[in-house]
Amino acid sequence: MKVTHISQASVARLPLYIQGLETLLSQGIQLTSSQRLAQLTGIEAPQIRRDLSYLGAFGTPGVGYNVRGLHHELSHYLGISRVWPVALVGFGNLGSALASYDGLAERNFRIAAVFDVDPSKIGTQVGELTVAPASRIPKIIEELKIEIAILATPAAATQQLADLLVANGVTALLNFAPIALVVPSGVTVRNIDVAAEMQILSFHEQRKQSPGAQFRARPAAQRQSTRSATEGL
Amino acid sequence: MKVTHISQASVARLPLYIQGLETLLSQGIQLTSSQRLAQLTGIEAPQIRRDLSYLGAFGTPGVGYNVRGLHHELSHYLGISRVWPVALVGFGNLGSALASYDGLAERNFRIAAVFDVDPSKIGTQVGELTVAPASRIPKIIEELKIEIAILATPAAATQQLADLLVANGVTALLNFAPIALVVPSGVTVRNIDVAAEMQILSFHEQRKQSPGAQFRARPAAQRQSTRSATEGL
DNA sequence: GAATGTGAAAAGCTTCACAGCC
DNA sequence: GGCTGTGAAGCTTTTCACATTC
Repeated sequence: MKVTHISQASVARLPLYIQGLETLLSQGIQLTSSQRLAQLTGIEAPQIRRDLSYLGAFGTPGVGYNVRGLHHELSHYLGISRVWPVALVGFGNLGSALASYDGLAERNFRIAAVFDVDPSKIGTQVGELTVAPASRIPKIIEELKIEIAILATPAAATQQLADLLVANGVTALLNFAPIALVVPSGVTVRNIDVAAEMQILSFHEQRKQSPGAQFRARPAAQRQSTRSATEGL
Repeated sequence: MKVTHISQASVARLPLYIQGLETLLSQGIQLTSSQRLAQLTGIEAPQIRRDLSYLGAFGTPGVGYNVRGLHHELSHYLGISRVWPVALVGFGNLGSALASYDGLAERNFRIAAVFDVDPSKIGTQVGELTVAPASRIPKIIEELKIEIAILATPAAATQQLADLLVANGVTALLNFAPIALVVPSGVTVRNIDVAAEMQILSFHEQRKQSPGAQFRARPAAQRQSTRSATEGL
């Protein structure tokens, strides 16, 4: 195995493979192939083999991949074999939806503290937690050793809250506000912007309607884009 | 101007420029530069100039870009100068948060119908709308000529609902479920997967902690990745 | 025969550097 | 002097094709 380091784009696909492998696990399937994973994830088989080869050789030529083993490797590689305490900042509509989203807990992300600036929300019970005022961020973040925070706050308040979080030790942010956060190097930011995604859809819709446009049809029946991811933004 | 067609990556950045231009508009600023937009969006200035050059030449060398003019051009290009009726499918925690998210209406996306399969949610009032059963998707989608739908449904139900939507004329989907939708070519899908984004963050956190890793520090104080949304998912 | 892992080629995307224009 | 728009270079990512392994 040549030592090449993994690309950003590959890292962004690994969670999809985890997802696919769990589907297979739930069906009691023990052995799989890049071809089968391709069906489950919408990513091309050679791409999958390339991505997985960055982590080392986990498949058996002529046979395939051990589902449980690969799942274990990927979980480890992504850092989700351990539990991460997460701060949720902003308990509006989106924040409260995230607080009750099982998908996070299933991946070992535990919401360990919830903050808001709105006095009317402070004190609200969230499962076993209570919404705390932003003024308590320094103390709680430090006590719980929280490194990852989710920002589900109004755009105007978000940079300031990010600064406060980062000043107290947070080094990874998932930002839902439609603004570009400025953070020191060493802090990782991922953005989720629902309105931006909708605009990308509307761009494509418009192209479908006006026939003179310089855009071609998409590849085939499968997943497109994201990178959520994303990409990009 | 040479006729080159715009890249997917560029399209995904255009909503950021819209956002930045609106910030400038709200400050009454009429003229700007790629440098200033770079500060506001976290994207490098040459990248911005390149992206904008795909739509044609809208700046004035030596002077910059007219804020209102560029905003208008971008809105038009992205198809958001018109109102898009949108179907929201799934009225759980996430769905209801989306229903009351102003960011969509501000970008001319109007939630025109809300559906759910859960009988306990059907009939719920959502502003001026009522949550309708999935069985009414065919009729309502057709009547309202809806092309864009948001899927905020449990993973297990999502593919089936996507099929129903697509069969009735929907050609763009924003999918929040952590599964890879299979759709006919001609249908555009963008995925937002919160848990996947968190896994990407945890990957980076882990790299920061183990010093032997093959990953370097990020560029500088700015936006990274996403692309959210990107991207990818 | 079947499927992985990977060089090598191709495509896509970003950055640089600067000519040209205001 | 300042800033855009863009060739050209450089880098990243994807795709192909096949040697290798089981």
